[in-house]
Amino acid sequence: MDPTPDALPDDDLDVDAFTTAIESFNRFYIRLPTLEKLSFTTLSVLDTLASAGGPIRLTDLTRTEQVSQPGLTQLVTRLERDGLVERRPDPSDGRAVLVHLTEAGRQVGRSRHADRTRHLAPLIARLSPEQRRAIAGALPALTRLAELGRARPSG
Amino acid sequence: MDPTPDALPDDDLDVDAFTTAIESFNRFYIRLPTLEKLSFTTLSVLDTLASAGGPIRLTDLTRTEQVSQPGLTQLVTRLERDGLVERRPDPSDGRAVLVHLTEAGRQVGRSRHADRTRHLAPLIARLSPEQRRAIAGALPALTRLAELGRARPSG
DNA sequence: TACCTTATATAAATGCACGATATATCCTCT
DNA sequence: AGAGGATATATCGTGCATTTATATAAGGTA
Repeated sequence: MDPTPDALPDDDLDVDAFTTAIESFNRFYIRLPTLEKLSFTTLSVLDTLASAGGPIRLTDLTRTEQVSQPGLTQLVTRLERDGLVERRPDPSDGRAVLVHLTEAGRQVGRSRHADRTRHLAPLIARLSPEQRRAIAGALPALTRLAELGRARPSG
Repeated sequence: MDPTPDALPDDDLDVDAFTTAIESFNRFYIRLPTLEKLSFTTLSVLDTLASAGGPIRLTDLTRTEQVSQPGLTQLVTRLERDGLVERRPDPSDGRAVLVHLTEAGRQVGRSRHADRTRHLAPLIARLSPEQRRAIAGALPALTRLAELGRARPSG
């Protein structure tokens, strides 16, 4: 079977092992108990708006989120009803709508971040110092990987 | 303000920074294009069954998945219709149903794993050798963290 | 203006989730 | 053994979210 191929030098990264580790981590991470009762798509839209740092046109959101355009229109309507986003006209295009995150909407992301940190902290405390250092050392690379992934989203 | 507290020695792990990095990575990772058209909950159940390595009772699935029991019954019915799981009686309890993953169901997880690996490989190739080593060095700690998290799931 | 394209909204149908409840089996106590 | 209660799953009816198809409105071009 040869489950641990030693063709790779052990200081290099086995992509398959990386995927496995991420899948394992996310299996736990995704199930972190959460306070808000918002759907996956809803949270994804709020997250996209927050990380974009500015308003996004409805049509552009249909590309990053995997929802149909009518579905997104209704989702934005619900979010607007709940005060998490605002629709504003696009000054440069009378047809378009710019979806703005409100302060309350931004707060959702922040509180989820705080919540995750609160749950992760005691677990991280139980790691060895070497393990904590190992993770700390990988953070810049993980962040870089995410940047690379977002740079060319469809390839 | 003080956004970068230097109270921590820089070889230790800032939990907040960790959460931020994971969120950033997952924002990209979650959106990796995927072939299957299965819902989030569906995939979660298949994943749980695969990582359990054996059949699970319907009621036990309602605990790991965040779905009501009737919802899970219907979900399993759909999965069974699609040939991804099988219902079998529990020999030790006539009321219970054991949900077994079929080979086709197992294949869903495998193909998703392969798909992710395929998408990640070219991005990882663009990291520096040091960055790859840093990630490789963090994988055991990440896996351990997931184990710790699964061990005491409710806080 | 007439026409085509793009951006968003509305409508009808479907699907997936839930709560309440029914049915079958297990367990315990007498 | 048999009654009563608890547990496991299934069914029914309802509500919300999402989809496809289509409508409305604005931009762009001849």
